[in-house]
Amino acid sequence: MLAIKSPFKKQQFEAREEAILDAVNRLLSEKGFDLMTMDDVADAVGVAKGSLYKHFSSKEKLAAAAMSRLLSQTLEVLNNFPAEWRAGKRLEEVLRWTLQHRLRGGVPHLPSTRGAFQRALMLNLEYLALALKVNKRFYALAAEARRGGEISDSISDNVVVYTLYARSCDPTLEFLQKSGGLTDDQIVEAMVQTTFGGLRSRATSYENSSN
Amino acid sequence: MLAIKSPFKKQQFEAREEAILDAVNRLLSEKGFDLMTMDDVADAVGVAKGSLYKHFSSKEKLAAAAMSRLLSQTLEVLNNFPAEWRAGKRLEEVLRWTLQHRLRGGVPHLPSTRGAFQRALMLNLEYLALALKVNKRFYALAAEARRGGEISDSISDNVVVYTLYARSCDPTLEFLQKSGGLTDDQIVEAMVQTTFGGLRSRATSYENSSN
DNA sequence: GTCTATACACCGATAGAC
DNA sequence: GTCTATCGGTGTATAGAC
Repeated sequence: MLAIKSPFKKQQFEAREEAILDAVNRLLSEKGFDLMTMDDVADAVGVAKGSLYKHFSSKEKLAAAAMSRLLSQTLEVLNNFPAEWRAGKRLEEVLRWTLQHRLRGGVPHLPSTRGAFQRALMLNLEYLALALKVNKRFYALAAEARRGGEISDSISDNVVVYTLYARSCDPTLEFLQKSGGLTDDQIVEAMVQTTFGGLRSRATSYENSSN
Repeated sequence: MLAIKSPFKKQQFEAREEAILDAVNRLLSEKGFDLMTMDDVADAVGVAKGSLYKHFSSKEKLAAAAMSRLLSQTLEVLNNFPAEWRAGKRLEEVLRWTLQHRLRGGVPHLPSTRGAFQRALMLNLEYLALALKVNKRFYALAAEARRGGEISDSISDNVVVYTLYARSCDPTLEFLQKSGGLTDDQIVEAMVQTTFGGLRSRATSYENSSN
């Protein structure tokens, strides 16, 4: 971020910054961090590559800013749930929102766990603070949902929270989208149902014998 | 593959090729296709980079060979299930095998849906033939399991099959492994349970009201 | 067949004119 | 602040000696 004098130019500058983050958001979801080049971003926004560096001092900072914006939006969603919703309902709804966000072309919360990007994110203080906040909210909801008997006692909090994160970058979404048989809403519902209800028929007792 | 005269040299050549595929398998699971360089592979095997090209004419062919080997192993697992196992059991067990394979450092079946690698795989005839074979087996098992009442009627075959593929590259596995609270066996069982049984408590009826 | 050395392309980041 | 041009580094693939 640079010092800008005129209020009009400042507004223009910030609008351009939003446009850059929008483009990064889309490119990250399409190609991932490593395959996204600064030329891609510059072309998508319609500015010269060098100009990007007046806004963000590195490719890592640029991508981290886009990820931070996503986390802020997630927190906003969590804060705006109706007060009467129970924890289990909130967990379902935040997953639903995340999947819808991805269907609209957004980045998943997890940009591939391996690779240099994840390490760079962990050195970004703004991102880290937001990620910890979101994480705390998820653990609190998971614990509350278990107390309310809404999620299974035999599944630990870790598994619940990580599973929700993982569903946010689940390639099943893209498969179902490309296979074409389902509408976007049906895809979201199918994934929410398999996440919370599982694949198994609820009628079946399904013994755990080893043969 | 090149023409080799001496039987000893041929054996040596093939042993080296297996070693190369082992290294590629590990590197693909650690860094993914794009971040894995031919230098990495050469260093891991202990040969010069140029020599790799005597075995595989490109990086894509090399990685495709490693993926094909994985699919062959998967087919072998499917073929060696006890005859008395029902379809639902087989689906659970193939997922279990896949997760264990990854915990031992193996490649996931899906090397990130986006990126140039997936496109290259689709042009590789050997890989494509094996992938279609595995896919057919999965669909057949899903249909049989539904007929037997083992998986939910409200979930389409597409969702079942894609979900199983997606679990094979689910980052939940790495999260749980790094968080350290669970043994490898517990991680596998937790993921199999959430896949087939879901997160929700089976006691809860959980109405689908919109508030 | 395996090695070293190198050609060629691409990408992140910077310099300098305007 | 935005542009064009370029540097430095890295990666795939190949050439040529042995």
